[in-house]
Amino acid sequence: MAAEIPKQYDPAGAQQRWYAEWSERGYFDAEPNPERPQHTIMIPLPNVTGALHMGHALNGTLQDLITRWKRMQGFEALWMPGTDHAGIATQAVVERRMLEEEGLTRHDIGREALVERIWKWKDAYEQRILSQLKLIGASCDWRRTRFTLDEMCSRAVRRTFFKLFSDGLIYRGKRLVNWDSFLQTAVADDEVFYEEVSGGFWTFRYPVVGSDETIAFSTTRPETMLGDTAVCVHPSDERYTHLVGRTVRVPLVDREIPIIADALLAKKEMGTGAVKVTPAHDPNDYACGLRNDLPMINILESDGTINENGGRFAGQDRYEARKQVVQAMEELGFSEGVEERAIDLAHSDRSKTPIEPYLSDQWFVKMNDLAQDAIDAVDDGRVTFFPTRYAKTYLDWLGEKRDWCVSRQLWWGHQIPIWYCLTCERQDLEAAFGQRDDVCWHEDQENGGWLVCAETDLAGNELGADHELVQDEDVLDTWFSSALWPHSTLGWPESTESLDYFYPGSVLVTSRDIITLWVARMVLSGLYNMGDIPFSHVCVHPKILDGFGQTMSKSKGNGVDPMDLIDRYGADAVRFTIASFAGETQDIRLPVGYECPECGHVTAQELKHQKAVPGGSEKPRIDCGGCGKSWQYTSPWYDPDEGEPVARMVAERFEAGRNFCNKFWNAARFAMLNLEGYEPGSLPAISDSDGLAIEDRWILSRLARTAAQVTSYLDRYQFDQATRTLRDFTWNEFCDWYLEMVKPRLQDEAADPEARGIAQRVLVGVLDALLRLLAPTTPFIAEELWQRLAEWAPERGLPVPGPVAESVMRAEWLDLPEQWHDEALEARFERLQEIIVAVRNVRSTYNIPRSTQLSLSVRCGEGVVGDLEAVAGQFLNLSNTGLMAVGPDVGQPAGAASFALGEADGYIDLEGVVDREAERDKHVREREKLTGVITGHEKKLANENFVSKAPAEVVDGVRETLAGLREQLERVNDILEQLDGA
RNA sequence: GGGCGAUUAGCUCAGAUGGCUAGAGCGCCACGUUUACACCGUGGAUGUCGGGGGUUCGAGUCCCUCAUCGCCCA
Repeated sequence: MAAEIPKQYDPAGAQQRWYAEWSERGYFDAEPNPERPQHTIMIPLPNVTGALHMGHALNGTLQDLITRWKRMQGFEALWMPGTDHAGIATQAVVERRMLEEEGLTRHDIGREALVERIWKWKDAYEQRILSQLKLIGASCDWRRTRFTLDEMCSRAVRRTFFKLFSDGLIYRGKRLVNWDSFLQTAVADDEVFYEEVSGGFWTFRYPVVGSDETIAFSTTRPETMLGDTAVCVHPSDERYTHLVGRTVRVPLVDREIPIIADALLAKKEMGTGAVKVTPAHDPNDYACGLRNDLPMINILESDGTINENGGRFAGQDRYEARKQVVQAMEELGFSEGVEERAIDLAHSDRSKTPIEPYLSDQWFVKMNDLAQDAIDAVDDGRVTFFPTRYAKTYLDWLGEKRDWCVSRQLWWGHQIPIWYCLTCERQDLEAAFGQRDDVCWHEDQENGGWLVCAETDLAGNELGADHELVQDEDVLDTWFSSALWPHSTLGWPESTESLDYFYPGSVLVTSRDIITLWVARMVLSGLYNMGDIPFSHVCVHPKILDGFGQTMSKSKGNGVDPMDLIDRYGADAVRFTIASFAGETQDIRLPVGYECPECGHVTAQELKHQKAVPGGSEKPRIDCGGCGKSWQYTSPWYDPDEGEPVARMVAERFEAGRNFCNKFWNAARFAMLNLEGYEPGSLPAISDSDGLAIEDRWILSRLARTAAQVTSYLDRYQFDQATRTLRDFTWNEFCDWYLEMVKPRLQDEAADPEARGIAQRVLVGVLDALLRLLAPTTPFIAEELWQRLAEWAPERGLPVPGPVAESVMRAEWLDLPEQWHDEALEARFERLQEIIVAVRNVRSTYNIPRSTQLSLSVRCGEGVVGDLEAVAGQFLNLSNTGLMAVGPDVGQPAGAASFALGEADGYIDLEGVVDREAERDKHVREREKLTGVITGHEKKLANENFVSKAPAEVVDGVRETLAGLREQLERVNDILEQLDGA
């Protein structure tokens, strides 16, 4: 006897029980196995900056869904987990916190101490992130968990850098970077945001040398005049033609610079038409400087103060210098005034301070050939994007083939494995390293001396006491190590069994914003290191937005912790809901609210709730829209005070998933309450109408169709369609119709035991099938029910029952015979459904309680009579209606409510109750509607062009529909006639 | 400035390759505790498919254009 089955599904219990069980039994582990095909997913490594939000939950859910599904299909499916050190992001978080809490900067504590602190941070968040993934149900092979700075990944980084360096694909050069002078580091383009600030637009003049003329230009950053190396005009600007080729004197630094013509930089209609050129401090000027071979003068120290090139302004902060420069120019009479202006200024996302374009030494990877190989891989279809349009993003970006700047002025990361030696000669290097194949060197063309690259750290004294080797201080761009993720995690550069078996991977699941940053780089480094693509599919899923349409991000404070929602709705519900959102076009808007801990009222989140941070010792509070009391609430910024009641975050949209799980739970519960005496056994052939009831044949047909559809949707990564299909089948077909129809055979005292046996087998078979279909999406409830069902039905399955798998994770994916899908039968069944709905409609219209039995007569063609008589019992069962008469000659009783369907019309005797006028109105409206549609169809068929040009099957289809509509209209007319006559 | 996407019922979204009498969930209205489920059942209402052109026998679906919103790249 099975244990009591509760009326509601308890997600927390199932989650805890089954996750531990699966894990202990090693179901998540993947090992090279020549007997099976392999399926590999590499997690888009979350960075250890902070906890996961719903975006990650979506990403993880989809990967888990695919992995579980592939496992059931017989693949050796590996889902490789791990985290990313996320260089600047993590360092910045730790630095900011240190400054806020202790007033310390990284320079106060030094490199080693800072890195140690960051490792601690990493340990804490890695732990948190991995446990979040586990709570979602992620079936990763946790034994293989990697971190981009761990030993295995670091080896791959070293080998790759070394390889690139020896192949001549790495070089050092000057480059204008986005300089964060607060954090004193370069930040990447995508770490820069623009914000309007109020500023000035000054106009100044420079005196032309050897003449009385001056030339006027405008600027928003006067201090950069200290670094000007030219004044530029448009070549066709006649105002200045005579000046091109002459020079001006920069007053404050007394430098003579040329007036040049450059059509790309100067615009005649802008301002005075002339612009100053500061190649070292402006991206456009920099490009102009390169084109015109201008000197590049850096005027800034790394902390944002003016350096010695600024003459008497040296040592001043850039903003102070701006004031002083303006004043000095005014005093010299070279100022034309200033205009107030809003300026769209670049800010560092890390420190929120303004960015300075800054010229510095950086390391680059030459992209030409690498990028081309990655382009080819997509062009020739070795790598495919789903949806396909994202290939364009990838190709466009790679097509620019811009060299990849891989150095970062940080302390957290893979230190660049380059050692400088300024004093040695080639022969010194050869003597020291000539025998080693893990060291190579090039001459430093730009700065003199030698660049030595080593795969393993050098001590620095290899060249003896005379020559010091000093390692570059910078670290590598985070993306350099994550680009190697698909092969570094499997052991490359070692040649391991895992690498051999699991590489190349199958699909990368990610969102569109890192197609260029990461996807493209994985492809090119996979091709470079492995000679093969890292994955053949790229599945790009939507982004999760908050209720205001903003993308969810750690820095905005609008992140929703999936744990809160899992707590509230259960992991299965969250997974199911989130998968049902994952379509091809639409981003996912997720409005949230805060639930009052006292009255339960949900107050919608507003922007101010996202932004609020504790002021002093007070935590922000929210006013409940229901009872008006105020509460602390969940926030990604801080934890509420201990013991304080908290308004927790809820998101109504997840109720859909929760309700679905509960519905399914209860369907299974119903089955189990009716399995007394279940015996496994083969079913009569599905085409056998004697052995199987019509509802059995119908549900099996629908099941076969559903399974095939779900499989094909998953094949195309259309998770929304797949879950929709599953929901519709489960709820609208299995629960609403099949379970209702099978009840008499299961529950009636008088039921035929043999019929009951067959009903049980079909019921168990379909339920078993549904458990398999749902297992990848809602694994916990599927397992819970799988195990409970096994107590009743240890042998089951379709088409032939067998001993049940020890876990739904070990069950086979559903693959039913195509012949089970019987369209004709489904059409007949639909007719039955329509009649039942029509009867219920009558009952509802006249407000007749269910307990009152109705009498139905149906007028229909001979072909339908048999079907209806066969299911007469179902009319009684589903609508408490007796089928009194059926056939072509059935007449309409006098006081009847009636309905007209395509192939049948029905009359329900309601003498004394029926409202003739209402009946009339209903049918007149029906007639009008039908007439309209019929006219439309007739017009179509009357159109010569349509008949001759449209495909025959379409034309036939219209003819058929029209015939049906006319028949239906006729019936409506009959009914009206009789109503009028009566 | 270039690219990509969105605009369909009150809300959130489906509607491969044009054939539709335009659907779902939530919400709404009415009824209902029938021993799977009130996280439920039954029935019902709700749309000039952003505007304007075009292609086509036929356009929510394809093309052009305008508007609004979002993202990516410069």
